[in-house]
Amino acid sequence: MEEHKKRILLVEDDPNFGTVLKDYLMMNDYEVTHAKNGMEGFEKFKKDDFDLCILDVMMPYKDGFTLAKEIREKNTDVPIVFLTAKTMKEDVLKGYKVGADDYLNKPFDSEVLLMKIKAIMQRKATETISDSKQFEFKIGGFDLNSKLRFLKYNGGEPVKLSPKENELLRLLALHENDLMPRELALTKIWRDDNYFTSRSMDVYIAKLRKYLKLDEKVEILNIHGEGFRLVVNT
Amino acid sequence: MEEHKKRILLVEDDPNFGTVLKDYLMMNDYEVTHAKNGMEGFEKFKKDDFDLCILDVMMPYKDGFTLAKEIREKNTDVPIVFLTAKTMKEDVLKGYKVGADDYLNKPFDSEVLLMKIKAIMQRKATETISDSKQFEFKIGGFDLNSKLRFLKYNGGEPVKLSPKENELLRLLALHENDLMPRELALTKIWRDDNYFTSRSMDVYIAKLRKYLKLDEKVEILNIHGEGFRLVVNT
DNA sequence: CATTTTTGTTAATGTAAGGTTAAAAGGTAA
DNA sequence: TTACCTTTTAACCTTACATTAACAAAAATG
Repeated sequence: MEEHKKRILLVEDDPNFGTVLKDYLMMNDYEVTHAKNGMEGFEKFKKDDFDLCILDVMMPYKDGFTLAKEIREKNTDVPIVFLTAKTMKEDVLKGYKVGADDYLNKPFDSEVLLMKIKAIMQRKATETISDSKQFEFKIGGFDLNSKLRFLKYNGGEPVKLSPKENELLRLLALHENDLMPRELALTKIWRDDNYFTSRSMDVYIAKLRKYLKLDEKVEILNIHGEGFRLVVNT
Repeated sequence: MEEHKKRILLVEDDPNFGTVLKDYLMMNDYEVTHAKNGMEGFEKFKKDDFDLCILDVMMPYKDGFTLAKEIREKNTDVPIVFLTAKTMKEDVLKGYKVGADDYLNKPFDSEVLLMKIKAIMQRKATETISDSKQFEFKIGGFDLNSKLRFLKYNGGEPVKLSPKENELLRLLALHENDLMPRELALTKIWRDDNYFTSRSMDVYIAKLRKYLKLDEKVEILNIHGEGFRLVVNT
């Protein structure tokens, strides 16, 4: 049934604890890559695709949060779980801000960890499978390559898109002809839903509309109070 | 900005703690329904749509897990967060088995709770509900798409509907040829039943009638003192 | 049949959301 | 540092929406 074993990136500087945890996870049928610090963790992250990252918060050179931020820049979807020595409110809050999926206090029960991992994987499984892999879109006369961040009209010169322009257009394309809820874009792209991020998004919608003017069949419609709709008229 | 405040069902038997928590959540712009025990909790759950359930584990008559199971039978999607007095491994495992989304140990920091709630809501926001065709209605010669909020007559140009127009027409369509009690619409759509909301509803009925004039087989009839009836004559 | 209650309809009003442009603020690399 | 690119914030304007008021008509009441 499963394509491959789930891959976990474990970044933990304590060699004893790290090894024990790695072995335990491997016994439970996960493929584990163990990095001993934040730098190494990021290197390994870039080299491979992981289904989950488990990051120790307290590490020399580069702490878990900084690493998480770097990871988030590369990948907005991969679940991140933090390990922390004790419940520190600041840590927890900071973690959620960076986009943590869960939190574990050391020492923790290994069975609990497994349950949490399972729960998180399940959650992710339901979040539209194709979602992360898709990066080439046809939008009327346009070709969007969201990996290289460019938009081409009828094979002409590609226009370079900024990261935000790109992600927003990609989300719209993913929901072509359908509603792309405002909230969805804000939480997916901006990781926050407030007045200012919302206005910022409107600014980007305006930019995208300008790009898309080349093809009058393509338009971004607003559904008041709900979100936007990228439609391609035939 | 938001169509409506996020609704939380809080089931907590300790009156002091429950009230404080409710007030705190309400201060943070959530709409909170407080049930004092599992039975009441389930009743209220059935009556309304909630965006999140916060359940105390230890309760007389019906504990949080049992309640969670019942809720899951009705609704597989709504996020559930458990409150428990202390970290008990069995509880945590049991909770995740029942499909908990998160776990909180009492006493907990209220800011942490807020962050968790936010995180959970965000997660849910991304799980595009899209699938079901529950949004499309045929009303005589009309097609109502209540997700994209438009009404089309015989495949012509779609007319945009406002949120209230849309919800009202959808409710009528749901009860096609049958009585749609006034009170029902008011509590479902306006979440309040008084003179003014009632008049407001009449205004919307008038608007809908104007749209529906295109097909003389379709009409909205009033049943004096009772409600309205959307009929499609053959 | 006079009176009250409910409903039909249109218009006016106030507020919130969205469109657009420009300036400010952040960030990064030369 | 400058220069450049991206993102956010601000400002101003337009449109969309919901509510309320006002008055007319219909239905119920007694």
